[in-house]
Amino acid sequence: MICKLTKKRQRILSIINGSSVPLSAGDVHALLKKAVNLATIYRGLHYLELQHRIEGFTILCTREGAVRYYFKKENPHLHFIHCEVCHTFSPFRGCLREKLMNKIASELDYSIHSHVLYLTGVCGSCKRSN
Amino acid sequence: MICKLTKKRQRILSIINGSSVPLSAGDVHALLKKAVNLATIYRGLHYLELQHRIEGFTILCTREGAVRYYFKKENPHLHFIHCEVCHTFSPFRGCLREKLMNKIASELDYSIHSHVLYLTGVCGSCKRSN
DNA sequence: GTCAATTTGCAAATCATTCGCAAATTAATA
DNA sequence: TATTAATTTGCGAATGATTTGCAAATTGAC
Repeated sequence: MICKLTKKRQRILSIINGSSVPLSAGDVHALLKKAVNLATIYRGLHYLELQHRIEGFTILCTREGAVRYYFKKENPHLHFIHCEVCHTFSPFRGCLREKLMNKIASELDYSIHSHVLYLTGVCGSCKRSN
Repeated sequence: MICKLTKKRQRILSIINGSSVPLSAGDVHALLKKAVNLATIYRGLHYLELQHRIEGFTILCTREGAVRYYFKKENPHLHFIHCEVCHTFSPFRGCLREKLMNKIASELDYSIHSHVLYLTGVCGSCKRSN
């Protein structure tokens, strides 16, 4: 009975892997045209994150409130900056994992499982159209 | 009519500034012995964050769910690592603001307002008591 | 003190997320 | 390919942190 990466979970994974920006459970639901139940999407995203097939972070934004977003796993690690005006995400390169690892190793007796980093600000076009 | 930093908000600020770890609205409420209404604490924390007197991040943890935590503003900037087993936070030094600024400046046309960074892992004593 | 503006307490509402359970699907086996 | 036990799914209801509406209390300016 090892039937874990089911068809529906594969569809969810494809959606995440096909997106250049982080997606919420509701986003995935909409992109799948509601062919998959929302609760199933939540469970699928949990499963995929637990399997380390996707990554996620929870952000509080003025328009959406507190929502968890998921994005594809890449190497080097992706991070995002969120525009406070138009509420879009842009990826940026430059993962700091190694520096963080060194910091922690020298300062604290922890084993690191994940690091969450995102920025907020105002994107170029919102700056200009202000 | 500029009566913004009221006594209750000052009490909230004192609680945050007096803590070495991030606190949720509920934590502040408990520490104030429920002398201040929970809704007032939520509003106070919003106000203080908007005034850049405190900082915050929203984290999803297996025990508490998605909760927003607030912590004191320091220079250099504080960040935290969260133990997935005992659910405590530990501060660590080594803010990456400057490196991030340089990254963004060279890659994207954004102005950065804030950066959220936290780590998750397992702390030393939980590693050993496993 | 008076007054207009702001803040607070209370209870109800909100909303992303989770959960219970029966039906459907899956994978292993005969 | 039928059987079966385990897992997953859909649906609706529940959860729980956070927000909101409104009347009462507090604030700062005069």
